[in-house]
Amino acid sequence: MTVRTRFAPSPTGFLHIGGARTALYNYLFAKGRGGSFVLRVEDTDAERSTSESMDIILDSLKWLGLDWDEGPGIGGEFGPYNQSERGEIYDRYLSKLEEAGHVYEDEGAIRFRVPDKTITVQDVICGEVSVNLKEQGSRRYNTETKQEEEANPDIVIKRPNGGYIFHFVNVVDDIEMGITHVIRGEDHLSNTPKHLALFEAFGATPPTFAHIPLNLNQSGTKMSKRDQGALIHEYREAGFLPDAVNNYMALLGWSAKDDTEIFDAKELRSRFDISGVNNSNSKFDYDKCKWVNAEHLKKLSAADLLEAATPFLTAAGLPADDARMPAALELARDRAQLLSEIPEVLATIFAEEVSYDKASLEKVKSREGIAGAVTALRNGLASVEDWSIDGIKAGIQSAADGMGAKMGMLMLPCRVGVMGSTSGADLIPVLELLGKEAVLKRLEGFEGLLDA
RNA sequence: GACCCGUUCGUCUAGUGGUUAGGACACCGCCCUUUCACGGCGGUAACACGGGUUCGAGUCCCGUACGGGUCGCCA
Repeated sequence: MTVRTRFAPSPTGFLHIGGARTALYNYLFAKGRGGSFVLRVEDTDAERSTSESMDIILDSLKWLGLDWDEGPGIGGEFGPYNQSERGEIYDRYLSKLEEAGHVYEDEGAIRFRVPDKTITVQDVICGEVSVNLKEQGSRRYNTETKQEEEANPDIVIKRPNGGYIFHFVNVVDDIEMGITHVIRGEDHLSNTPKHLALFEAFGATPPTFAHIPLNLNQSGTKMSKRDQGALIHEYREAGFLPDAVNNYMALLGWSAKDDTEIFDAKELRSRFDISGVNNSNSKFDYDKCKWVNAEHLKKLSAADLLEAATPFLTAAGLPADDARMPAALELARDRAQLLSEIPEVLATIFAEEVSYDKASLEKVKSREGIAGAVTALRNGLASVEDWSIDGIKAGIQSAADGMGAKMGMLMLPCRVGVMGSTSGADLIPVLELLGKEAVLKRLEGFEGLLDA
């Protein structure tokens, strides 16, 4: 049987890291087995659903590259994929329940009679979970009075205003869309017996269930919008690569058993296995997420790096299309964990004027004979004919020799003189990139600064 | 409160009765080096607790504690 999974977001907010990971697991599982990944919009609550929210969720999913085979924007043979447009199908399924006497009206709403028996969920991740809905549902906890109250265990599946309820539409659509595997958050584990009762009432074979553990924040509570790393659309702006985010999310609850942690998109698809997902909640770690991103940054081809970095370069006013940019990016990629950190590494290279860091300047100024050293350095570099790594190195070396000093003596003054700071990328490649003329000009300006 | 799920270094995890309990992030130290990074090497650090079962338990069973989830005419 061909695997069919689905991600069924409700358009009432942003795409959250937890939802994104659920989508990812569904995507990876389906794709890894030559199956289909369906996107279904659960917008039966007209009050809370918004198209703005839907746009953000869809954009986030697209950015992550979790392309759906069927769903909004591309259709498919089981559409429509917005539940708000599937009323006729739900009506049809409701009549089936009516005919079989499974439902009754209650103050305008329709309730589904839950069976008075133990229902057992066979979950791929959580194992067997049994519950009796009738017993369980006949008491309700009132969070305000902190008391248990009598309650009607039969679940409402249709509102008095005609709108259908989650449990019902969720099951109907999983049947109608031929979903074979339901991979969702563990917060739905307690709902599953209700769904199983509905599958049985419809005479349908339920899909395989896999309830994945939840992602919590550093404090061990539910991730909220305010927690760093909670919202997918913020990752792009923060300078993450989509594959890195997928990679990190996959690691929250799943691992390849051989200690491999970095996977490209293709490897993730082939190696992910839902049965390898563990069953305890995890805490989100932004530092590790950044580390994973850094690893992906290192593996990017020059062309892909340029493409990924371009929006950040442009935003910082750096010339992304400059012929020297690919080489400059090579100097920056090992120093950045996020794409957003790259511009600051490169800013001084492309700047018209060097802005000198005060502390760096003081440090160099305090050296004895610094002015003479810089002049000697500039002369040494001025005499370089072959402006290459080796040539530049030789130029600095000869200046040092003339002073009876080691080359290292001149490196720091050179760095501060040309780049304005004691820290930064590999200096000699930077000098090469800058070009002889610019380097000499900067050193000259630096000499003036030292004289003052 | 009832029911359900869970508990290995600070964090993510490997581990399916016999291991010096492994890896990764973070942290610390050393090395590399023209600085900072990168990289390399090394270090600190964990089986929640109590009972069983067993020759032997992180691994199996029970209980306790703690954490999470559910208990809507939200999804």
